Amino acid sequence: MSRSVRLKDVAKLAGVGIGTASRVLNNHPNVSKQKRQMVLKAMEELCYRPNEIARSLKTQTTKTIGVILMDITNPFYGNVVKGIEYIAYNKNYSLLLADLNCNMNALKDRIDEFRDKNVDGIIFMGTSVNDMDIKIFASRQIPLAIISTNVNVKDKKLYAKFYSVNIDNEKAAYDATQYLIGLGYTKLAYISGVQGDPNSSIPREYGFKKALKENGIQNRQEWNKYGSFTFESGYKAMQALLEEEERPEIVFAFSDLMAMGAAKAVMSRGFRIPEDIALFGFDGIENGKYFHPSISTVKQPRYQMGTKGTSCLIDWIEGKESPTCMITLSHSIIERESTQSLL
Amino acid sequence: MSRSVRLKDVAKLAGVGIGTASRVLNNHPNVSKQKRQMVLKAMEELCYRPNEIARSLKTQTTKTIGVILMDITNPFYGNVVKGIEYIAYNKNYSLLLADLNCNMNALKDRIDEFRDKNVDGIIFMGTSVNDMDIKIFASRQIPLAIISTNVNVKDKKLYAKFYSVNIDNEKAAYDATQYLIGLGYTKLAYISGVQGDPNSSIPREYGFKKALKENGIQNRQEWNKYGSFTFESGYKAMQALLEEEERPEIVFAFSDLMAMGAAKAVMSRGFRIPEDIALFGFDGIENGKYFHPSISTVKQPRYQMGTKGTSCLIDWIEGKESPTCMITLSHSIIERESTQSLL
DNA sequence: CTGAAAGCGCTTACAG
DNA sequence: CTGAAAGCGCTTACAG
Repeated sequence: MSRSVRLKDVAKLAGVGIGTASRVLNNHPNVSKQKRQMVLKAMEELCYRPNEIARSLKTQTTKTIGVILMDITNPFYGNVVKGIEYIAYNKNYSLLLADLNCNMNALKDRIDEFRDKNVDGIIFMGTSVNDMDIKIFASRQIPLAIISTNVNVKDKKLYAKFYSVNIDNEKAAYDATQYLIGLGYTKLAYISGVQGDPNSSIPREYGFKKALKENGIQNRQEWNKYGSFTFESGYKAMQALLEEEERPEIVFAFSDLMAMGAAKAVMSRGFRIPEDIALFGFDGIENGKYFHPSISTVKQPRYQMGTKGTSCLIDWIEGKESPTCMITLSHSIIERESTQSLL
Repeated sequence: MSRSVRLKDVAKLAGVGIGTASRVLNNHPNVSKQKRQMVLKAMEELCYRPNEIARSLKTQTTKTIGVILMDITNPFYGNVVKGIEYIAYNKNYSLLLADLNCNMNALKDRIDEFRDKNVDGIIFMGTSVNDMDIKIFASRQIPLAIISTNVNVKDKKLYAKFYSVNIDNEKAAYDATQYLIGLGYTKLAYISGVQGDPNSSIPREYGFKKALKENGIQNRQEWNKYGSFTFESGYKAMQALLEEEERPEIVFAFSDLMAMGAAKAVMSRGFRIPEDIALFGFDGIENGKYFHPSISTVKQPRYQMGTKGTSCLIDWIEGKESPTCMITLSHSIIERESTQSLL
């Protein structure tokens, strides 16, 4: 095993002290032009690469960010991670990855794994966080950014401890519903997330109902169904919807996956989309584009959520910024085949 | 900033030397029961956690594996990464992640990033690797496992340098085609990957044609189309296919994404699936299950590819095993809605 | 079984 | 501007 070359070796070859070699490595100004040249030449000659582990031990910083997410398999995360990776790479940080596999109980352990490896910061993406979750993070004293996760934290003091990047869920649902009403739809149903969930479901339901009200349309309880954001749950909720006496003209599913499941239920019954029943989703994942008919939706800026959260986190790590909680990014409406204008 | 507790602190509290404290930390047998107890107690009292960076510097091992992949956004990878993560976590390794963003030119740089951080091993997932790619890896002297990537390496010597986990693409295409013929289909078309690509496309085309031949069915060149594994390319290839004088009964697309694109083209023309044209995919990603109609396919054991590759790699790292190139995992046929029995 | 010491490969005051 | 030295937090021969 060829022992790798150390700073000591380049110093010797360059005929300087190891401190000087270190200084040129770190671009310190206080090195004479001449010695700098010699060291640089020696480094090249020896193909020197600094040992980041040794550096980390000394500087107490690893240039590494830990990413913890609920389920790497969820298509929602792909683009977010891509955004994270883009910024991290460009700012010379590496990414450590932990998949919770939908089990929040593993959180503590993964945070500790990251802390033991001295990550400079952590990015968390889950469904929601409460006071206790934040306290677990806070006790580790590592800068934290939370992306696309509902923050349900009561203790105001905790809000100084982390960044949070999200869209305005209520406004997104409101805007989407306004858009649908603008298309001419008057009989609107929704398929929400888990019933009573104060984090994800409620704000979107609220936005939906607000838009209805403003347009003088009465919300019909029998058209308010619940799923769990999955394809299957959308399928089932739509089946239930189709059992109702009257059919809505359009169903707003609070995730694209549910919208696709709902679409399948609709088509399996022989109905056409959007002619018989129209469908609208939430998230803007690729899957909806690749469906037939492609699913109109309100898009979360996933890539941008990743970039924004990561650059804020890194600025914090590097002392350029401290957490200004709650960064809200803007959503957008995407028209595709599952809706049409009735006007 | 509360300075974290070091081994020195627990040694002092326990009234032992730091070496002894280290020994109980590492479960060395040569420690008296009594001192072991005291150290353990001190550790608990101080909530001691070893600094992995310091350990790494001394032991020259980091208990981390670097994962390099082409595009984290590709739904194919989710389950593979999940498998990797599962094994890594259980064997106490962390995962460093690098997304090439479809650009092999970044490979060198990402390998070096990982090497500088002293990863113990690297897992690579791309489309194909050649001699040069392997040489880049080999020159870094880090154990390497390649998953779901076609190996097109001529220099036999290089084969001792890495693990490779894959399915038998030719056999998978062959088995799938046999299955389709068994269903009663006699007019079969395919949409392959990039034409002439010796890695991905050729073996599947070969398997397809072999099955046809064995059943006395003539392959029709005009029904051999090419895409690039994406949804859009499948859509286009299917459009071309529909321009042909005669329509095939079934189209075997060499990726689920292409099968879905093809399905969209079929349905947009008003044809029914599978009644007018049946469709068969490749990969077994979730998207195909969530399509309407759901796409029959030949499934790659993605999760298992991740677990197998990772456990082999770790065994190699820990000296329990050396690379026996080419591990072949078995595929399976999944019947869904886009095909039917004609018999 | 045990402690003192050397060393992993760096960085950074410190004294010149 | 520069080199020698101390130290980051561990592990591991070494001598007892």
